[in-house]
Amino acid sequence: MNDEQKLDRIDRKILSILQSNARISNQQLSEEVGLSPSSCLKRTRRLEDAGLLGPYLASINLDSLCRSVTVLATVVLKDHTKEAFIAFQKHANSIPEVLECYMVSGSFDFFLRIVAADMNSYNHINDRLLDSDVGVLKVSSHVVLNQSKSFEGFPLERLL
Amino acid sequence: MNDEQKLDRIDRKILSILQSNARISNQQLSEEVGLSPSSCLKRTRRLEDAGLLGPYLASINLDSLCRSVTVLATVVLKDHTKEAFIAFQKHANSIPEVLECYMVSGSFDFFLRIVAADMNSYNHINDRLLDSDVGVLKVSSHVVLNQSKSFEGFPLERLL
DNA sequence: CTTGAAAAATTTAAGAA
DNA sequence: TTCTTAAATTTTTCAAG
Repeated sequence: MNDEQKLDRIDRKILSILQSNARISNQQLSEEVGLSPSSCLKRTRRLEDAGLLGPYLASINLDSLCRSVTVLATVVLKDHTKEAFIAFQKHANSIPEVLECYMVSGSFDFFLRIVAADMNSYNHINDRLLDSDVGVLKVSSHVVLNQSKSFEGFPLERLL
Repeated sequence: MNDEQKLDRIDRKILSILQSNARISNQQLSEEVGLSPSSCLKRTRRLEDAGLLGPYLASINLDSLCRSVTVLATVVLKDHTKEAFIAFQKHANSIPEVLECYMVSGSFDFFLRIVAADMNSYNHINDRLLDSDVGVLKVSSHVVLNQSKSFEGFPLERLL
């Protein structure tokens, strides 16, 4: 079933390049990794089929498009049972404005990244997170004033 | 200089589609938004040139590629001067494993998302963040146990 | 696993509306 | 701004090494 861990230097290079330039043509990609276009394409497809690569996302400059409020929220649950964790995740994930949901160790149970049209809108989301049946003890909201570094891919050279 | 705010329904649709499917062909994109391929391409280029669209990123399944540790860290600075904030951001941004850096209001000054090969590696990064000349009072590290929702684009229909 | 060539499809620029 | 047309480029397949 599991045919992974066959990543050679070229596969890594493909992943690394596509990570930050997903619209590169296969032809140019093949040049940069030193393969023929057809071989390169085959490798890319294999990586995709193995679930290692994709989906492909376009970044958009939200601030230039519209006003919005980004909030990073820490969440503590009342009960630390498996069921409580699952129930909260399901609820949080169902809210479109919740962009990311991390379960963490330490003094909080979850970190959420939330984007809303304005503070009033965020308030509604905050209320939903505190709905009685979700088991939330506390939500601390931290409004983002400034983002000095945005995600642009993992540092594979440090990780692989 | 500034020729924005001319986004019509079609521009929004283009942004919305590309956000979650950056490798769609221009031909298919044009069908979905109801334009000819050339008109559609022209709009996409205009959005790119206006800085509203791009770069294009490929997601990769890091967990399937290798073991790694993701940590969400909250940071409090010693001094809350403008210079101190700038100095810290510059330092944090220079660390490849720091994927994102948010300046926030509330009980913390910054949130960082950090990915490291292992705990030992994270320790080094933590040490660097605490370097005496950076002005950090406290770093609280929260190891990610589980990510139940990953970023897949902004909910434009809620924001625009 | 690779190459290289051919066929299919797409991108892109130019001209007309 | 849009579309149509046509050329240039790219993707994709496939036979062969």
